[in-house]
Amino acid sequence: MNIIISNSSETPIYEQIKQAIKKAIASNELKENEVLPSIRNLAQNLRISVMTVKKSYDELEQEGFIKTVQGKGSYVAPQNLELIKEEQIKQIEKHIEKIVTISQYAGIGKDEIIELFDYFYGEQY
Amino acid sequence: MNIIISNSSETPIYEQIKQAIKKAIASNELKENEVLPSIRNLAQNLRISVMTVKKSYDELEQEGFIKTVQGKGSYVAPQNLELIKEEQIKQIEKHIEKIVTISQYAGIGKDEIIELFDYFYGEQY
DNA sequence: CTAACTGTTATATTTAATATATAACAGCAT
DNA sequence: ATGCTGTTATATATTAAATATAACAGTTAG
Repeated sequence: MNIIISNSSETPIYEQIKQAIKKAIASNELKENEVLPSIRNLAQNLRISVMTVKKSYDELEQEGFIKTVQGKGSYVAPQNLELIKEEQIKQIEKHIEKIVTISQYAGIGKDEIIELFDYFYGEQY
Repeated sequence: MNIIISNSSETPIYEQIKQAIKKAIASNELKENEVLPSIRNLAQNLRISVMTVKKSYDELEQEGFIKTVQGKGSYVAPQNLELIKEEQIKQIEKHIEKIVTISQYAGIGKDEIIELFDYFYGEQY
């Protein structure tokens, strides 16, 4: 798994780690019951504190994405693909809500948005 | 102009004020050269510090949305409707980019997104 | 059992962003 | 002159984020 963190980003490091792991699970790069990097190892690789990684893992566990066993390590929780997909859709919905709000008070038409959307969607291929 | 700020929001107060004013300008509620509330007055109404409001106004001026004259007050800068619309579109683009990224690694199809979009867009009427 | 990994807990500290309070200063207008 | 405007400087408080360190505890391979 390839986690890249930015020191200067406005999003906290522990949040960047969380997102990277969720993304890896969502894209099936990390499969069910697969072992995650140990917090000590990941901290060393990213050159950050163990506590920062632990915070990420703690929250991921609380949200149901991983399971941690003392002495063994952390694993991708089973049956969470649906969980993640739901969360991703919720995230998408939030973005859409903001887009609709902005477009309305700024007088930007739906057509214009759809054009932008087509543009960005097509660009990826 | 109706500015509502939340003390418990994750977005800073000065940022909430900036967004509210930008929104008011974008929706033409505040017109070109119109006077904004004085920083002292707004601070009193919102029951926050003068310095917090000043920070909002300073950044709004730096971004070209308003003009401030010592002793007189702050005014909506002229010819900024286009400026704002551009900024709004940039914001929308950022949201779209995130949506596309998420949908790609999470295996959510374009159709599904369009459906969500139609739903949220239609809901507003 | 021991060594070398895992995670856990507690404590102390640092840094930066946010927000406040206060006061003195300066410009504008009636 | 009075009473509005904004400006500047200083000091302070609070909180989130991140770090460092050390001692503790579970797991596993040899």
